[in-house]
Amino acid sequence: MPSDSNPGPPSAGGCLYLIDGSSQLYRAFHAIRELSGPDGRPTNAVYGFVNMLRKLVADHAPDLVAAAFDTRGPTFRTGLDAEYKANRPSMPDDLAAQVPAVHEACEALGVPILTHDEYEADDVIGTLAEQARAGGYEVAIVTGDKDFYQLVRDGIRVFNPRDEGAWLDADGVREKFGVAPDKVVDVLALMGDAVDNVKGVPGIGEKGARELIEAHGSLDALLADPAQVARKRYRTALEQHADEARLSRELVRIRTDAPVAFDAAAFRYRGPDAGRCFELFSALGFRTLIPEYAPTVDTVEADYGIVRAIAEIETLANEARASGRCSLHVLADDVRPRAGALVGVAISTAPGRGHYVPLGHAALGAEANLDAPAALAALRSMLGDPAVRKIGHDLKAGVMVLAHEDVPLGGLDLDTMIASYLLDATRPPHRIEDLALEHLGYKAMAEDELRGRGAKALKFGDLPADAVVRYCNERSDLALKLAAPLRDRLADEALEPLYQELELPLIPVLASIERAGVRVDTDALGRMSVRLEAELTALQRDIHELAGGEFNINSPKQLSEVLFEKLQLPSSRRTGKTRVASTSVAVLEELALAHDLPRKVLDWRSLQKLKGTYVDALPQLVNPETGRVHTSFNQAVAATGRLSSSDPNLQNIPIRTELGRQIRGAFVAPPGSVLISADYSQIELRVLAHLSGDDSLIAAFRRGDDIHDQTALKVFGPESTLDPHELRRRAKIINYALLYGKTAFTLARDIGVSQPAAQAFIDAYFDGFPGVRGYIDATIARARESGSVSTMLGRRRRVPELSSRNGQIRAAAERVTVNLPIQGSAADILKRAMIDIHGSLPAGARMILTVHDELLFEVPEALADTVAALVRDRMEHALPLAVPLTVDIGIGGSWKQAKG
DNA sequence: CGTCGGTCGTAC
DNA sequence: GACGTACGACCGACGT
Repeated sequence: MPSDSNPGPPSAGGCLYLIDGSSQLYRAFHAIRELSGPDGRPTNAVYGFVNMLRKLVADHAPDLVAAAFDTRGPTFRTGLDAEYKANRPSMPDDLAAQVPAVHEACEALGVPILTHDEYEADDVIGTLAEQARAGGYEVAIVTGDKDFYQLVRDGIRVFNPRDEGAWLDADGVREKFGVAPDKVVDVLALMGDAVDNVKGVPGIGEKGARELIEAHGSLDALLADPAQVARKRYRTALEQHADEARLSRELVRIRTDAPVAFDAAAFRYRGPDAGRCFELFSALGFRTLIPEYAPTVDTVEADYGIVRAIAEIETLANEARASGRCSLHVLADDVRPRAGALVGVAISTAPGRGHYVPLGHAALGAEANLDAPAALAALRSMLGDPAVRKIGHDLKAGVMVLAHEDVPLGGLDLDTMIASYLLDATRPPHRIEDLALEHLGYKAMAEDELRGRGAKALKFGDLPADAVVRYCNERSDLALKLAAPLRDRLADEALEPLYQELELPLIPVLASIERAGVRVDTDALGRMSVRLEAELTALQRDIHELAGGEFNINSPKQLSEVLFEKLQLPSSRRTGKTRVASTSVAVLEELALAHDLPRKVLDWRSLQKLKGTYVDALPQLVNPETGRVHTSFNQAVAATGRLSSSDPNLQNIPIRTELGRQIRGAFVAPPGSVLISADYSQIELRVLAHLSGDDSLIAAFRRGDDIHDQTALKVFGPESTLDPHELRRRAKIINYALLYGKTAFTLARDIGVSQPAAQAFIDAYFDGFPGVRGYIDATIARARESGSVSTMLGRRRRVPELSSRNGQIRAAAERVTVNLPIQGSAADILKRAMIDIHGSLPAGARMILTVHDELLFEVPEALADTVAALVRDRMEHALPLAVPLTVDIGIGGSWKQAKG
């Protein structure tokens, strides 16, 4: 909203917004990072332009609106001066490719577009602005271009969408540009415009031009009597270049007599054409915008109801049995493992239908909760029946909530969340409402819509029942409706085996792990917390003393002030986005050589991190019912096919420092049981050996050589005089550097050698393992060709950025491409092993964690050796590779001991 | 007062 | 600018 100090948007009578389309197009193109649509074409300019338009019409509610665009080719100005715009680089290909879509978007959003073959957009705008003003309209010219200042007068203002509130009337132009609107042309004529190749008067720039016009009134006055100019340089320039000045003035003057006619009816803003927007934005992949324009399907057709009696459940279950399949949505107020809080279950036995079984509502109006034990008993055999195939979105969540009620869910068939993940892993979250929109053109009720967001979110059980019934039935129904198209697409893309044989059977395994949980010794963590608190207090005191005052050590901003301003230590790097002086480990390590404070900050940070993230956090996450920590595994997040863990994340429990290992010591087995840790040894390097087929790498693994020693030999030669341990350490870094596409720059920093030396190591590595070089090149080439890259089991990731013209984006895509088959195939292997082991574990033994290349089991002591042998066998033979897979196994009372 | 982007740090 | 994949704590700017 405009403040008192500016004139604000025109509001009297009708207001006309004339958008300078061409300048806004360029701005959008440069302001938005490279984006690409589903088909790989660039979309950033369209996206930026669309957002600008949407904001404009939303904020200003124009009565009339239009956007003018330049066309290619000569205009009348080229007739005045053949050199006009001659130097201008032609529009970048990536932008030119987007122009048709921008025009289409403009019209779809209800903004008519204007072009003219002989006049530029400026002239079209100028002419229409004058005509509209004469017709009594208030005119706003939407542009970032100062050339338009010349058009400003009563009833015509300039508005720059970049700085909201910047409405310029004549006073505004005077303030901003230094002269009144009617003198703008004269100033521009003097200063010229390098981009458009308007010569102006050489030697006179923006400042000089403004001063001259201010002092002498006008260009004509100056040219009529140049002798009056005091500064000799300007005087002679004016004398010699009077004709250029006059020509420039004609070039920069925006015409108000172009052959166009203002047509109020045609410009009347009637809002967007939702269908056109939906189609266009879907094609462009503008996911955040699509929902707003999605067609809403007539919901009267849906047959959604609430189940009122146990007898109806029997009928429902029989229908499901008869059709051999059903979809379901299990509604719970807390989806965390072991939380319970079942609110209701919706079941769909045919598309368009939904039957909601209410179980845990606080108030249900005229209806009543069904007796939960009786209702669940009635559902039990059907839900557990493997012959009734179950369809749902995030089936694991349903499995978990039902398992808490002691109801098994059998016959898992199609999980629409996982199917969506396999089809395109790079774009979580895989929400059912997004899938409904994409595949069914249906706008579903979102969870946020129903419950509110964040802290204000209400519990399902406390909401009005009819809304919840509708929401839950809809989710169940949508899963059923989505099953067919998703199944088809999985089959089309050859992802069916990966789904059926890996991801689907993994669901119950993950549910089982989550339900099992891990025992945590909260007393031990409590003692650590007290100890750490004391150490932190002492460190904080030292740090504040060294800094000569108190400050928040956790604040990078305050810390950098202390280090680089107060103590005047040299700042070496800045952070990426905000350009703040970096206080990262690398920087502090370096500063630690010169001052005591940085070292103490490092220690403080490390302690603070471990205490805050693990020592103090873990006990709070212990489930009071089980006395254990139950993490959630997400099967549809990581783009490589890995699992992720959250609430708490048990996949980043420290191990490198002694303190970190102590935290692992707090993960314990109950009395009478032990923990068994089973780690794949160098699984990613073995996968690399297999995929690349490199002879020396394969031979080394087959001989059982230490692979890092072998790499050291290849890279540093047999005669290196360095300590063998140091050689191995460096070789290890080099080995892993390869997997992540590390550059010589970072490798040099990590192993403490010069950049050329690091490059020499990389070259030596590829000379020593030529198959690896060939594999990497071939993988990138193939991925560029096909647009995607895959793992051993056919998991695919799209990498359209491999064709980016931006070198940095392309290089990043290449690293992703190299990494995916390695990290992803390792994930495939571990998942395979988990499924195999889960089916064979003896009673009493349970799998309790998975950490990318490690599995953790809790096993009665008597079974330890049996289970260890079983686990080793299944892990080592999960998938056949060209090299052996080896597993390190440890057994102990705690995770720390088992890894020892 | 809550949300969100940025930075940092832990794991494999 | 420079190492792939995650999750999460904390700060501080910003908006309600």
